[in-house]
Amino acid sequence: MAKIKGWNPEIKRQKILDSAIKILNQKEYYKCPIDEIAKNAGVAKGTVYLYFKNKEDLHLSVLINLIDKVIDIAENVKKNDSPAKRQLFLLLQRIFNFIDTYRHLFLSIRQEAKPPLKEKLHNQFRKKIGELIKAISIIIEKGIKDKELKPYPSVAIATVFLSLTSIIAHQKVEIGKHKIQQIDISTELLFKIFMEGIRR
Amino acid sequence: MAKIKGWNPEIKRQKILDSAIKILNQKEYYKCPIDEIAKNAGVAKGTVYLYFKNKEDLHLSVLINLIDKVIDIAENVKKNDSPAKRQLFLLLQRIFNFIDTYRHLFLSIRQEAKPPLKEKLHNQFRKKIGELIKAISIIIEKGIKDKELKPYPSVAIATVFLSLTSIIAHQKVEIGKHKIQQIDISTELLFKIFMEGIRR
Amino acid sequence: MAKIKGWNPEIKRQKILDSAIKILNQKEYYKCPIDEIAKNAGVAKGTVYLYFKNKEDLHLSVLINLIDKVIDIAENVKKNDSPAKRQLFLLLQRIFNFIDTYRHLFLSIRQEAKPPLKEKLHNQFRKKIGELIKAISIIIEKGIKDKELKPYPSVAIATVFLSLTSIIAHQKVEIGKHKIQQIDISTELLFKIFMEGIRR
Amino acid sequence: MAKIKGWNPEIKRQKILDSAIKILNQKEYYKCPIDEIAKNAGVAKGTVYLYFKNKEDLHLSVLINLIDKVIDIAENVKKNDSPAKRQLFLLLQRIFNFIDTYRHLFLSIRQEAKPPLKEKLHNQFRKKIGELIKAISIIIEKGIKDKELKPYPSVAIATVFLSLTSIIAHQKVEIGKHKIQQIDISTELLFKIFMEGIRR
DNA sequence: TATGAATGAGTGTTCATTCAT
DNA sequence: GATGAATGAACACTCATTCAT
Repeated sequence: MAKIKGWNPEIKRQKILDSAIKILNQKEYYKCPIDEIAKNAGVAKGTVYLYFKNKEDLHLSVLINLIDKVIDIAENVKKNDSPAKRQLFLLLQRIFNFIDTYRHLFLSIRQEAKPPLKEKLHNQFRKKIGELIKAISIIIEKGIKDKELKPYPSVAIATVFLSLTSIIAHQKVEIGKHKIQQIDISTELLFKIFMEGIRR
Repeated sequence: MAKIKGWNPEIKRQKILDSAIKILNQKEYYKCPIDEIAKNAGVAKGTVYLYFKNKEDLHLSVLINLIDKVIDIAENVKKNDSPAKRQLFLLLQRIFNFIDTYRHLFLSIRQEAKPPLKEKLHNQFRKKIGELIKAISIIIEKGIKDKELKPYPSVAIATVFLSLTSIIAHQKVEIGKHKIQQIDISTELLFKIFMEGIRR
Repeated sequence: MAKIKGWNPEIKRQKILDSAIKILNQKEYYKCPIDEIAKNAGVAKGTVYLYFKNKEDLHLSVLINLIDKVIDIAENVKKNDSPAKRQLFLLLQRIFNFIDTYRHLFLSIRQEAKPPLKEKLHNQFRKKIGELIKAISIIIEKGIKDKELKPYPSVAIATVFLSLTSIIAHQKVEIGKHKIQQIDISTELLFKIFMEGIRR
Repeated sequence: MAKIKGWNPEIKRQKILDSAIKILNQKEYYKCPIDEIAKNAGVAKGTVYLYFKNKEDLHLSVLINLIDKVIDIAENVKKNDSPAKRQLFLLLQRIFNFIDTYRHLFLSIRQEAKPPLKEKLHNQFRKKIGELIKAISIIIEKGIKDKELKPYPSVAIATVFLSLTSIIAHQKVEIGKHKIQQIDISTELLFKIFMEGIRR
């Protein structure tokens, strides 16, 4: 506390987090040494371990941080009082843009973690994802109530909706980026399918 | 030492490939030492390098192998002469089942996104994905021709369709497996949305 | 901030020393971070460095502190005016009990054997051991003078005597604790051998 | 098997073991990086891990190796058909000389090991120590049978006997080596005390 | 005097890859 | 072609020590 006037652990923690976001978004988890993340944050390797229990913790914290931002997006869209359909379109667009920026990171959601942390960290992560899906499903419920949308289970629909965003992320990576052929899956088309389906 | 009559490099290659499929489907790429894959295939570590350039090559070969099987599924469904809509439903179901079996492997496709990938290997992979999308888009084109489906760009629709299958794979792992709440996204619901949309 | 009246550096030093004794007696030197010792003493890590030059210094100070206590035991026994033989038995028993309590710490004395030890620190340690041996040898000299004991060189006998106590410490840890077989080397047997030998 | 004509895993294992004996005898366990042991053995770090599970395993293997040599000494003395007393004196002398050479190593018997190995490795170690004590106690039993020695429990006496040897080792390190005063505890004196005691 | 954030050298261990046989 | 011993780069993590406050 006495260390630096105005020293704030949250600021340094965020600095490391930001560095981790940047580095982990450039390449695979296993190609991102803690040391590189630390250097990029302008701190020593050991400092990272003052703020994060281990690499796994840092990784999950990064993901939680990102999802928080997506939740913010959803909350903002919810405030807007357009009809649900319009809100969902805005949400799709905004999440898409966001995910597009952090594509690698969103793809890096790994399944493994060292046993002792696995549970605690992963629980936090799952909880965050749950929060996000909840936020989306509230919009959908409104749409159902207003007879805009079919009365499907809102959480399921929210989950599909959320997946649509990552469809785009995947496409971009697997195909778009490598130029086989620029498959044109615009937000508009995707949304149209989501709303009206492809059946004539 | 004396070559066995009928010895076939393809058989040994496939044996290694099968072993790799098994092992890589159990855990992350970075947790699967070549040695384990070799042992499981009943060959020595060095032997793997006679059939595959390196671990990355083996991994991509495994993925290509899998996608080949999905292409087979698509080709089989195509032969069936039901209407496109029915074919797509069958395809969704079958691919889903397939992906479900090789979930870990399909999730590892995301790993491929890393930039410094050897071009040659990756080209093959992209080509395979292209083949698969082509196969699916042929079904869709038929549906459009038969006025079953809206005249959207068939390749784009095929891509969305393909992504739907992996939605399920992801859901299962990230949410289902960890028991937050069994979100029920049945093939039926997903297909219904794909066909009719969620708008009332 | 304002100095507490009666504040005494010796008290804080001893607090740290006591904490170090406790922690270092629980596990190996290399498994005892300074931080843990500091926390346990209720001070900050940096404070330890105000009272001790470094970890090695702290360790040696702990050992010297312990040997001081053993010297106290010897001095106390000396005051008792039983015959030398009786005194030696009492001493064996009491030192044994003491060592038994601080077994881990006494085993860590061996670590000191490493050559590059700072001379100053080590000199103090050796001096302390010398003091202890001196105290014991005085008892032995008395025994020799009183014709209770054979006229062997008293310092040598004192050294052997001291070693007998650590025999027990080692036995307990290496064998007793791991339950091979409870080898029964009672203080009594050991003392009998020391006095009478094993020859019939 | 096909690797090098006459390739023998035991030879290389022993080479590493010999190097470890040398290095671990120079300084503390924690100051002996695997890398240094490997380099000294003329192999790469990784090679050590082909022959030993981990550092702990290597360390205990070294200790077992040494104790084996002490057992050999004991077995050899046993073959000699002098009376037990003479045999014990020879044994004391020879073990002393041996321990003197590997003083540091004998002092390095550590109490800790990583949990999973702890049991297996330590069991082996304890078994070895047990073997050694058994070998010594056979000599003692013979002495008891021949009425040379008092009928004390042979295993306990063997344990005390074994400890006598390390007394010498400790003396040398703690006092002799650092020249406070050369305390002269000759093998002869020690043996005399062991046989006849110090009581007049 | 006291603090505790920051440092970064140090090390055990893994594993893809090579190559002599 | 097949083997598997050998290699050594790479990396996560620890912890004694320093120093600005």
